[in-house]
Amino acid sequence: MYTNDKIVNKMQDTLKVAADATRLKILFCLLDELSSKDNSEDLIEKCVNDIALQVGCSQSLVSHQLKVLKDGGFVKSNKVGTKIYYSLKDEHVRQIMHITYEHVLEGEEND
Amino acid sequence: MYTNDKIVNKMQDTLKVAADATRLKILFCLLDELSSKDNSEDLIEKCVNDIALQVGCSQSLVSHQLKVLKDGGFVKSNKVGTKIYYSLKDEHVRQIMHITYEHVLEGEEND
DNA sequence: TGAAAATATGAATAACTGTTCATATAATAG
DNA sequence: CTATTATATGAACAGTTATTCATATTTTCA
Repeated sequence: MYTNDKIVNKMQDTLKVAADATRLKILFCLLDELSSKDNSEDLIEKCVNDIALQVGCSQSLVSHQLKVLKDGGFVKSNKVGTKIYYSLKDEHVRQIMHITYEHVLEGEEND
Repeated sequence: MYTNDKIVNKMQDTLKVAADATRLKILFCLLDELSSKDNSEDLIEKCVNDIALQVGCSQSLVSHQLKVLKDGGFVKSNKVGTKIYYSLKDEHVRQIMHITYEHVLEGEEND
């Protein structure tokens, strides 16, 4: 792992994107298959309004945060008519969430 | 991955700890073996002043940020006399850094 | 005991960020 | 063209946070 200031700064930016409860909820929303399918490897696509409903935030806030997530390379979008479908961008996003999740769970033990 | 608000908030807190250039530099400093050993699996321990010198920050700042890192479960400490040696806490820390690093490198391609 | 070394702490400030509200843009259907 | 639906945008405010500076605490050693 070779590092310099430029890379550290980009890592900071990337992690900042993930370090927010609202954005994490959006990511979980795109990760989980609420569609009652088990272990689906399919790409989950949801439009802004559905995400807002499921996450419980305003449309405006979700739109703002989706922009942040997209700029940070966490999600991609797919326009169909007037709707815009968002989905997780790649495996790194899943991995970061998974490891952070495990880190948090292990921390629970020491309470 | 079962989630609720409490877990999401803890994930937010954890990621916030990592999402800072100074703290990332400290972590890299504890990760890299500047001690010219290859592929060492040994635990790297460094005291506050050495970290401050290698990272290029004031002692005060490093101390402040080490506290944040410790509270967040990223590093542990080991007191010997008047010195306090810090080291990475567990494998999750390495993993988070590694995946974020790769995410950033892949992002470089699209410039 | 007192000086020196290593680290921690607290206050203060400047910069950043999440959220809300109101409004704008874009696409579709009638 | 107009109304409607879906999404984006911009300004503004409140709350948070990284950094610095000065000082306190702790341990060792002479």
